[in-house]
Amino acid sequence: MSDTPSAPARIRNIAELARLAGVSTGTVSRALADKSLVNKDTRERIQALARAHGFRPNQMARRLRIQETKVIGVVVPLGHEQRQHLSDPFFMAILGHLADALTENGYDIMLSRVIPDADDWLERIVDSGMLDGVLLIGQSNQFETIERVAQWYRPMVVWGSHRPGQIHCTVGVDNRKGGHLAGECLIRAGRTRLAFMGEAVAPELKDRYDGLCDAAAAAGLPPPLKLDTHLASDVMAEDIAAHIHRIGTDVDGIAAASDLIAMHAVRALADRGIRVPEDISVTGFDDLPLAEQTIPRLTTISQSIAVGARAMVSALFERIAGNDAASVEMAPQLIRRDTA
Amino acid sequence: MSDTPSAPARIRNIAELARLAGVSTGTVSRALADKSLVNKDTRERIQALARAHGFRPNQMARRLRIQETKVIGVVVPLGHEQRQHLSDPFFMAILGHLADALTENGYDIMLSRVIPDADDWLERIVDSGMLDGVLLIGQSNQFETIERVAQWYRPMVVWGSHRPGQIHCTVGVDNRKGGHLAGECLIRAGRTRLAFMGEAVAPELKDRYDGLCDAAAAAGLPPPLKLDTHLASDVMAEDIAAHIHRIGTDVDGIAAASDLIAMHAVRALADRGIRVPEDISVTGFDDLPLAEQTIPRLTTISQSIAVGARAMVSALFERIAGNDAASVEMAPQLIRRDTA
DNA sequence: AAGACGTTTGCAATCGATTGTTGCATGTGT
DNA sequence: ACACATGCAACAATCGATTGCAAACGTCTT
Repeated sequence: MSDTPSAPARIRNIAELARLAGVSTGTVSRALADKSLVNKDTRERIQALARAHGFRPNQMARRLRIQETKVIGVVVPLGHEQRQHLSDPFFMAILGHLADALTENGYDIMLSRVIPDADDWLERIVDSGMLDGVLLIGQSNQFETIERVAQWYRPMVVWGSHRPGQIHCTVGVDNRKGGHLAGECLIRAGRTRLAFMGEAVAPELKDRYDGLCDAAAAAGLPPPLKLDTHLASDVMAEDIAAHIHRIGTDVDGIAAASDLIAMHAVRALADRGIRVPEDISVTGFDDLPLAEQTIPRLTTISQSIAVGARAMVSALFERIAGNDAASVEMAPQLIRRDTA
Repeated sequence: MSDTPSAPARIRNIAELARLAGVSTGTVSRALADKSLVNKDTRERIQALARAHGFRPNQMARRLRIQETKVIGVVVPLGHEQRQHLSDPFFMAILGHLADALTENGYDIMLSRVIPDADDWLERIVDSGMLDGVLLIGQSNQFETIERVAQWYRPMVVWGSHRPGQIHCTVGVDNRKGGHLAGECLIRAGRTRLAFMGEAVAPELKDRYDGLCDAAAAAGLPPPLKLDTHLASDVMAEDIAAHIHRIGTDVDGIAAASDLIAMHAVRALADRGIRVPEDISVTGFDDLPLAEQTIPRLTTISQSIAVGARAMVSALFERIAGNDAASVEMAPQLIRRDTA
């Protein structure tokens, strides 16, 4: 009687379990992996023993040996906007879908909110030896860094814009087309004094602005006004309120760079007694689930986030398997609701 | 000339770097850790070499040896609501703040969305050997499981309700009080036919309902109607629309279990031409940043998510350090805006 | 009875780092 | 010139698993 059977001593590693079972560690390892190499009886005996003691092999050690971590890094680079927050609804919506797709495939998720202060931030993540692959949500202003790393690090997929000739694999919508659609929608609504609300540092948003310009040009209108806005939700509200205050009725159509911005804009307009869409038309971008639940419901450009997330994950798996996966550019779609 | 200097061979471990530098692996390890035990010159020489080759030590191996992972698991148990999604704005808001607090302290985040099918889901996470601690967002219907694990696993903090005598450490608001506040607000607005919209399986939400009952009882009103609603955002909208359709004007005050539910309710009421707050009053719960940006702006019960997240993290660090940290119950606050 | 073969199990190397101990040169004091 | 302290780096054990290879055993064939 070596132990109180009612309160079994905690077992810390397979060696202890092996001693308890009177076999070698190798056998325990194989037994717990349910390999047919070990006798069915011993195998089940060891598994029962492990269960009885609540023993589970150390994953860190296993993964070190296996050289495969089953962990994917999901990284949000906040280059141009240090105060932007992970709680941004777009990040979160896409993160939710990524989480679904990854967990379904047996992968865990390591989340990093990175403020790229050191210029090797991405190398540090990619090189940590803890990740089988990396998903970047947004290119921010880190295009060069991403390209540099993509030259030698394959299992990485980025949500964002695809520039001709770029190395890194992106999934995203045709942002320029999206901006164009928004512009057309506003113009069809009879708007002529357009503005873009957002900021054009990240390639994605720049493309949206350019698309809006295309639409304006095609209709013979001057280039839309650019209303720069911080993306951090706390300052965003102030920025937008200030813009609305300043522009008054110089503008009659606002293409917002995101649904969140659009919602804030509608709110700020309401505060000043300006009606949407009667006085001013507003379009969003993203088609977050929320866009349909606001009052008035948001007219917006759909990014089909769920599809995009799946595309990112499957491209990543391709690349992990060693195959090349091309960038995916999805077609944006105008979702006409109440604001434009 | 053994190597092309322009394209240095990739170095995979400290042993290779050691050979390159003509020292032992121990010295390299200490040099990279910047320990004074190795001569300043050699130290800098090795560091320069590492930098030149873009070498970074394997974290998996390091952490295995150190027995400290600097990773915290953030887990959302979806016990009662399999289809609830990570993109739930409340999860995401709190996750954002947790991410801030944890990354500031040098910890990474491992995200798990768990559908507790196997009853040892929490043991599996806690025991993986990959985590220094665990934060649970919500108790779901897993109270017993959490208690069981908390008996032997210390570094765990849970967002949720505190029941007298419970072992696991929670941070949260006094949900019953919150429900009470919501009830009082509705009653002060002259509402007498109250309803609770949500579902009372998770302890947090049950408490909110009980608090609402308290307020009703104190005002001599019958117990509020219970309108069960799925928490998965896709079905939630339908559920709510159905409820609104069914109750018509039998109800004149709705206390929603969350801001998201409240927003959907306001939307569904608007669809049926019922005005908020003229015809029906609605209160939310959480005070998400969005609640202030809706039209009409949401009257809600504040959870001060940011403060709560900080409290969770600091309690967790206490427990990692081996100290006991007591549960925290914050006072909810009524935020009066436009819907009640 | 010897050899061939199949089934189980043990041994020991390995993944890539960290760190206590030991040993070898120096330098210092007398 | 000898004893002793000091600084620096090498050696080897360790973290906790996995896995190729070899050995032990029993069974079957000839």
